[in-house]
Amino acid sequence: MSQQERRVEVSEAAWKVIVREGLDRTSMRAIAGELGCTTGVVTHYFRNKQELILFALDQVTEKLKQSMEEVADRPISVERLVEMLCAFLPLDTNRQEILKVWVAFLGYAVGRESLILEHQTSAGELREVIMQELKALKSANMIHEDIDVGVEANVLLALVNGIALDSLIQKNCLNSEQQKMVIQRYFNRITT
Amino acid sequence: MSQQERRVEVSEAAWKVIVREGLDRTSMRAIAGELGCTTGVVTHYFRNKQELILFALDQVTEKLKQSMEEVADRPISVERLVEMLCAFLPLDTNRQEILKVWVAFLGYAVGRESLILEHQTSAGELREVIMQELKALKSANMIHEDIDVGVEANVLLALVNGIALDSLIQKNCLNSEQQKMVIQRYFNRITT
DNA sequence: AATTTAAGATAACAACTGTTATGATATTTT
DNA sequence: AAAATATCATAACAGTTGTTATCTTAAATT
Repeated sequence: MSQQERRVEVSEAAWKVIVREGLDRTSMRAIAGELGCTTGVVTHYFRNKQELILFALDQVTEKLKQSMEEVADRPISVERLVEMLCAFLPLDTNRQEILKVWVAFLGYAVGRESLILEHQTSAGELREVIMQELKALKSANMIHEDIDVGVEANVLLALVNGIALDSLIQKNCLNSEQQKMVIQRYFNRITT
Repeated sequence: MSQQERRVEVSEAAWKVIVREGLDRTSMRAIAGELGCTTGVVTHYFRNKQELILFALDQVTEKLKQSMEEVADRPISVERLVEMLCAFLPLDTNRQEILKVWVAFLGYAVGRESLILEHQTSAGELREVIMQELKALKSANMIHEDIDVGVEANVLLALVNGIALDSLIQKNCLNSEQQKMVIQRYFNRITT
């Protein structure tokens, strides 16, 4: 097993502790315990906790980008963009875990300017992907030509993030079908 | 100064520390320092830290409900509902602070089932207010009669929450006018 | 085969945490 | 005025934290 793979294993152990116990209770010892090892492993693969935290946060963005690009082979269409956006929705336990870890890191970033910048960087990358998709749809005359792809990318991401949060904080939250329907429905306004 | 007012003062000091340093660094001593007092004050007005945290979290919901009900004297209309929803948007520094504290608590709730329930309770109350408004608009034939007020309430809250988050995590986020425009625009689909 | 490096365990460190008890004033109640 | 209570300061407590150094053993390199 390579060193990078082992780092991912440590990071995944950290994820489990975060989801189960909360980020502020995710200590080096708790992560090591989740791995079935001692803190010697954690300190060997990460210079310090901040580096581990940053790595685990980057893993969130990586997984999201990976989920989004799984539909890259499909032809350009509104349906493809809808499916890309659905990568952010908590439609299965895997994406529910990603969501929880992401929210934990988001709250953790409040009061930490460097972490806020980290979020802005990764969020900006995701925005770029959505913008590219919107531009392609516009070139293919599949959406109205007077649409501001920058603004719409923000709105689409806001919508999926909001729907994802809804599943955490609302007792009567939208079910999977309703979540997808809301995204689908959004395009009725901008499709030709 | 009443005991309740003093508790609010302690809670406000906690808010400032949360925004400036992060929730996990908001210790009893840091709150006392922000107040210019010692921990004796904090422990005198709150049995323990959990009680203080819960109180500070309730203050978030209280401020949001208060902002929403500031437009209660206006006649029922789509514009009134739009203004109520804008209470969630970070349009001024006051609401930006509320947003940050809310996000901090949200992340803190991951891995703490009781705090998740607390969020769900308050989010449910806000949902009820939106639903009441939608029902009234429906009775007045100002929005289409075939829309599901329950679902639409979730979508509207998801949208405003998503837009609020956008202001935190996007470098190229929507400006104030664009934020309001997006909410306004949403009603084009459901108004008669 | 000898040497070097990687992997991981163990333990100790100072700093920080929430909690609690106690003491000192000030305010209120009787 | 006396007693009681509220307010706040101070200090000590045990537990937890990240970090660091040292040790052992396994793997890789020479």
